[in-house]
Amino acid sequence: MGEENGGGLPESVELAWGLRDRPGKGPKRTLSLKGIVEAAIRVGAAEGLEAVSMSRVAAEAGASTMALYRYVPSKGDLLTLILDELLGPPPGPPEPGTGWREALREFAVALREVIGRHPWALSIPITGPPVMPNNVAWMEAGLRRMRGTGLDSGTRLSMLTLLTGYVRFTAALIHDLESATRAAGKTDQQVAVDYGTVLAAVTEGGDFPELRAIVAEQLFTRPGDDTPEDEFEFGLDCLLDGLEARVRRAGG
Amino acid sequence: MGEENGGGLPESVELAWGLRDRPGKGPKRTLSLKGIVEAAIRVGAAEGLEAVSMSRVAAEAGASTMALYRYVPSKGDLLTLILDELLGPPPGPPEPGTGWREALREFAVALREVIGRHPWALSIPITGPPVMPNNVAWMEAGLRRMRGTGLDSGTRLSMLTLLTGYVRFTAALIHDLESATRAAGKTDQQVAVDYGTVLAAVTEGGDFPELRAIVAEQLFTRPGDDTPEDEFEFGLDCLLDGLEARVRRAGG
DNA sequence: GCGATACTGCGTAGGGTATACACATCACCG
DNA sequence: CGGTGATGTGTATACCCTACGCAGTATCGC
Repeated sequence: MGEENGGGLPESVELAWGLRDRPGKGPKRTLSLKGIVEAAIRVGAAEGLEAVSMSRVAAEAGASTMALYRYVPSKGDLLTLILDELLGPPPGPPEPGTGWREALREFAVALREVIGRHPWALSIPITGPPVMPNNVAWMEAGLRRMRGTGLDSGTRLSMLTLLTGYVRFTAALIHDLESATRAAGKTDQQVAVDYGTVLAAVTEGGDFPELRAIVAEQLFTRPGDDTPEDEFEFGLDCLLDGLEARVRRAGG
Repeated sequence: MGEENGGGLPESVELAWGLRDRPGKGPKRTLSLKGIVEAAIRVGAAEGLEAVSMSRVAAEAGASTMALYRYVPSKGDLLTLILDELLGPPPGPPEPGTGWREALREFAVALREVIGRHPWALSIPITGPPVMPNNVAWMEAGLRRMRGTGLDSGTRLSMLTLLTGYVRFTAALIHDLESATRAAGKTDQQVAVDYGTVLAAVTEGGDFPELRAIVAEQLFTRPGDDTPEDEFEFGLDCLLDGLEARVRRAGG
């Protein structure tokens, strides 16, 4: 990854914020950072993150592999830039008069949608606290929606981390299961049924009575009226309930 | 990854559960699956997941690279086996008379500790629903601790997924930040201060008033009495509050 | 106007990865 | 005892990232 440079900021951060003085000395540049990131996103969207190699991206951008390194210090930095580009700007403020809970809920759902559009990017590793432009903007937006809670900054920051973390990991879980399903060439329904079968086989021994009961209940083999999105909403509401309890406790 | 075989179970699952008939035809085996997994864990613990390559593991186990493929269908399957080995058996039942909330809390903390002992393994991708032996045992233990809630199986399963997911993703977040800190050769304190500096620089423009206020509050530059573990506890209690609200609502 | 300079894109090369395949060897089964 | 199949190993393929050197080009200082 791009090391510290003189200015104190990591290289990819400066790139993302568009700092970085590029004096016009040599030949004109034929590519652009934005173009490269977009090419990388095209590759990722079409073939998944594992297909995002420097040579593949270079081909997509219409240049040689090594040309990319004139724009990006390393592949890791490119991935970080992809992440922020995909995130995009946060949603605008909620309707006036919206309570903090509903506002936060909207926020989480918006994030879920953004991630849902490019779930392949979820495997890009997080390398530090949020410093990229869009990421910072989302933080700001989230904090603003928590104004009505009356909580101090530290607690609000913790809550925001908790909420975005939840959205992220749930989306990752859903995506992992879906891609595993796709890789096995089955339908969701088929996977659920198979899971029930495996669990049934595995719980035969008499240990695992709880699981055995669930299998016997045919929770997996019945047609699934419980989609992953339902699971997401369940957890989200649960989390918001927890936040609400805290807010009420602090307010009293 | 190991494909389906005749029996219907993925290969790594059969391996983990110790099914798999190995008739004694050829030469005696010089290695063992357990030994290989343990060698891999030694490598991972010492040098991180990225160092866990087939050749490195083979060297650690005292064999050639290709010998491993006589025991494991692919690297992916080896990683899955590592994950379950590290998980180990779940904690025993709580003290008699313990309420469901405290029981679940203990459960989560136990999971956090197990993960905390080998955080490098968190980057191993999840490839499907939980079917490995220890994973299934943890599920069973978790479900049992929710007996007192009086909720139906589906809801309890959702809650368990939520809780274990939370522990996992929080641990991952903490570990990512810590390893980023270590990679940059700084202390936690230094990173926090630097983060404050970056945020200050970035929020200079007048957008981001919320963040600006936080920076001005010196939330980052003050000596950190708020450890990552505190953050973990915060989120955990928040989640349990949410669960409790649901249980109470269902009970009434 | 004219170097000097610095930046451009690119080709090569080196070291890393996973794993398919062929091969000699060994231990059991009939 | 011969056949057979499993074992461990070496080789080969096809990738990956990126350090380095090179030729060409656009600007700056004089």
